[in-house]
Amino acid sequence: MSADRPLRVRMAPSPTGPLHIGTARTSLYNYLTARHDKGTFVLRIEDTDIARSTTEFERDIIEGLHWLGISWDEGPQVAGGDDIGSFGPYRQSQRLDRYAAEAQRLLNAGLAYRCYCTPEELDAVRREQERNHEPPRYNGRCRNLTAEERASCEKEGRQGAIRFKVEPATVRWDDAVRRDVEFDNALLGDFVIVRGDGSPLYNFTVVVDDAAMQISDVIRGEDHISNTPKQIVLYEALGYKLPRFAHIPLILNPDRTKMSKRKSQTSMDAYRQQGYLSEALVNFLGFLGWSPGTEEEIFSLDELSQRFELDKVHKGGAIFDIGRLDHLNGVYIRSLTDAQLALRLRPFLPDAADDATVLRLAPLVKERLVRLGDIGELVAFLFQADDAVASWYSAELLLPKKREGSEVGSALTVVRDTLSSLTDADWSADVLESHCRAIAERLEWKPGDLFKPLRLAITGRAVSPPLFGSMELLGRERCLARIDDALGKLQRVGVAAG
RNA sequence: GCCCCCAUCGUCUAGAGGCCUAGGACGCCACCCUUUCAAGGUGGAGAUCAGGGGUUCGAAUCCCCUUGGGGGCACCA
Repeated sequence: MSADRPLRVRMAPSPTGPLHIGTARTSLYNYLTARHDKGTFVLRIEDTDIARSTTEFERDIIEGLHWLGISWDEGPQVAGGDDIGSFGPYRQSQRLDRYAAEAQRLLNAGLAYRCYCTPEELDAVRREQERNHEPPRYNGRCRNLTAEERASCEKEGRQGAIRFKVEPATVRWDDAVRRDVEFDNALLGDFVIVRGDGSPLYNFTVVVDDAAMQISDVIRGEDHISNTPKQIVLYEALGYKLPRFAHIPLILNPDRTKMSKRKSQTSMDAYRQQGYLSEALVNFLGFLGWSPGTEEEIFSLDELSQRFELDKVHKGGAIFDIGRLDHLNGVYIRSLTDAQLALRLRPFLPDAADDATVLRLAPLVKERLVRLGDIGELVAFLFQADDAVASWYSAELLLPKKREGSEVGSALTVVRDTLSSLTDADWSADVLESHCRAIAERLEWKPGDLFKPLRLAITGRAVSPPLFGSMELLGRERCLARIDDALGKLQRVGVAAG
């Protein structure tokens, strides 16, 4: 934070794609910094690239951030909606007149000039430089055109882009993460700030807007570090006060390259749809590149806000380790009450599941879920027809090791007959378990040997939520029917004694 | 090709000259618990702190070089 002015940070996503994990993390760091130091968090939509920007993407970004629990004090609150805050508008497409005015100011001051070079000409220069092992930069051909030359270019119909005059000097800044960074801007060359068609470019608009919105701290990804010298030079030319910069490390693919759609799942919404909890994502993202310096590792958004400090952010990039996210997600799922879990599970369950059932389901699956979306497979047996469930396993699977089909058949028959004498009111996990254990004991079977075929009959799978709780949920009628199905299966294959 | 940045277990990290024969967590292995699977408990393997030079009584921690990796070099953002 700059001690001499109020802390104002900003996130400036461009709506050219769905909310990216990296954008979410940078937003989080900005949000945490603002909350930690009682500052203001601004959201600005950088939609100057009209060809690729859409309101659908803007909506995805805004909703995704809200879902994570990240809120902003100024900016659009809903896609396409009105802005909140007194430094607006907060969409760059609505600020074009300001950029034009500032560009004109630079032109008038002789700090920028029109350049009439064509893309082909620029390309040729660049290739030439590469051949000579020189840094690629604009050669300044249009920098000192005479009035006549200028007029003749315009007469030819050439559209003039506006270039900023870069004077050779060493630029340096004290980065909150990287400390002292310096750069020789003789390597820069005069860069374009406004296209030939009059539309402004990123490096120019960020500076104009960050200054106009009185941003005190620019916190962004390390991939922007080489834009910083250009921006600093613009700040100075325009007479703006410099913000403090903080370049945070990138999130990496497993191969240590910048996280990308090709190699990783990068859209936030995809994680949400798989059933990752926002709490887990926030905790996970917070620790990718930062740690409190202690051995604590479970932090809520509020706790992160209290503890987060920019100076503790690492310099090196961090791999997005999905295994770690999975672990954290499990931790957060287990920390939920049954009612909370039921509520979150709702969207992942079929409509046939009534609220009471979902609530009773919660404790059965809580310790077994990595993602909420895993619920489907776990409890499919509850929502599928009996014959469908029976089709999931073969008769052979019903046999525990060293048990004949005939034995299993008669054991299941005993179970069936015993349980059928129970009333619906008695049909509870505890009662069922004690009956089944008694049967196993009478038969002199290991309980597990009896539970295995029973589990298969009831759930259709060898792995399931706890057997008796599952039976309680399924209900007397359907349980008995499924045991009958299993018995029938044994008989049909001829492994049952009849 | 040019510029910039980074570097502790496979991964996320603790570590800001002596507390480090490098700690925690995830993952992995074993055992315990146990009706399956999980969850939980206990223990274990796993990093000569990228390598090499310095500085220092003493370096994972400071300096230099090398190597490796990454990011950026647009009339994209």
